[in-house]
Amino acid sequence: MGSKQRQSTSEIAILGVLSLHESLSGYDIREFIGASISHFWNESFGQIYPILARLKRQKLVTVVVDKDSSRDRKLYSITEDGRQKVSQWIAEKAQPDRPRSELLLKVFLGSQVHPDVVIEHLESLAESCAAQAAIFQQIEREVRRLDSGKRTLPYSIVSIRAGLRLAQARAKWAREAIVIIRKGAE
Amino acid sequence: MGSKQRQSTSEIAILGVLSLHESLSGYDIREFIGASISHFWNESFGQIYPILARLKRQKLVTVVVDKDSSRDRKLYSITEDGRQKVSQWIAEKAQPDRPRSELLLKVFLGSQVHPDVVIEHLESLAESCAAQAAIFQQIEREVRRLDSGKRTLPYSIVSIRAGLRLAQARAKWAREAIVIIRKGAE
DNA sequence: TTTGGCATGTAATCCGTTACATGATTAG
DNA sequence: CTAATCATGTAACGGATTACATGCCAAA
Repeated sequence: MGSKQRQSTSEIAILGVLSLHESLSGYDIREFIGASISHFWNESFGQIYPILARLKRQKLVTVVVDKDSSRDRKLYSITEDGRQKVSQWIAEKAQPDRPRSELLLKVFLGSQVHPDVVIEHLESLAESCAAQAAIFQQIEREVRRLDSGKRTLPYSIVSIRAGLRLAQARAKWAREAIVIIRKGAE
Repeated sequence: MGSKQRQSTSEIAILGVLSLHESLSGYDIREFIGASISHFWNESFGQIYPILARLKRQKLVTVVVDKDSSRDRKLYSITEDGRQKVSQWIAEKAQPDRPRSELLLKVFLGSQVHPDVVIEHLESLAESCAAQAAIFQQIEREVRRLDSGKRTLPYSIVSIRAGLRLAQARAKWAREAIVIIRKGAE
């Protein structure tokens, strides 16, 4: 029967990015991901280019070579079939993410080292998360200003605030963790 | 020219688990991970057994075959060298984690589908995170009761509370996200 | 007696990053 | 002129899950 093996999440992600734009090059896709969703999703060139070729073979995207540009640019656009794949996938239940955190592992194993070692990790985390949170708030303001009126706005805002809330929670946790560990070390 | 290629994080994780115990079998290691740190770390048997063999070759662990047990059990114990590796690694700066969240991606692409589709995802997330948070609180109480006095206690507590704080933050975010999206859809 | 849990391992496969390879354009 | 950025791709490698393969023991 059909040669339709299931789409990988990376394929869907790239297709999804394409669904938000008229047309993009592989390079553009990487740029866009880095600038907008890198706090919860990433794709490298090593994935992007081969995937783009596959999507083309499956007619989920089309390509045209850019004429206006001085450079060698292949501009990809999503097809109707591609759009359907995307909206179908969005409606499916999300796979639970299996996170991996080196930092948490270090903290969990903390009894093996001097408490100060762990506390230093936590202090630097609290700091960097607070800084990150500030950046997310900055970005939110920027996006509200620039994308005002676009129908994608609420989804952008909500994605940014996911990063914000996470950073805040991490900072809060780090600070409370320091207190608990100090008490335990007495 | 020692044959010392750098340790992978999975190797360190397994070594770290071993550092908290007298001796464990591969099966025990999987069990322990599943019961205590699965919310931020996981290892499958496909990793554990080959890694255990490698660690043995590097003299970071020793093995004895269990006699008391009726079953075929190889009990692994960490060596002094192994302990050093662990504490050395803990002290190093943690690599930032690169998270990947299907759910966030679905939300980010939400403009491609009917708002209700995304809102349903968010409602179910808010629910499951609230439930998870309650479980973490339950576990915290249990661990305080059972591990009271152990020097690993504060590190266990803090790890559990990382899960708790994260679940709470996610639930909070999901609820606020629903409001934002509903407003945007008017 | 048969199902589920204990127990160890290997092989296939997939996924993803990094490194490699190449080259044009543009800004300093 | 030369370094950074734009631009596309392939190859090597490593890491991790899943499936496969095997078998014993205990409880229902």
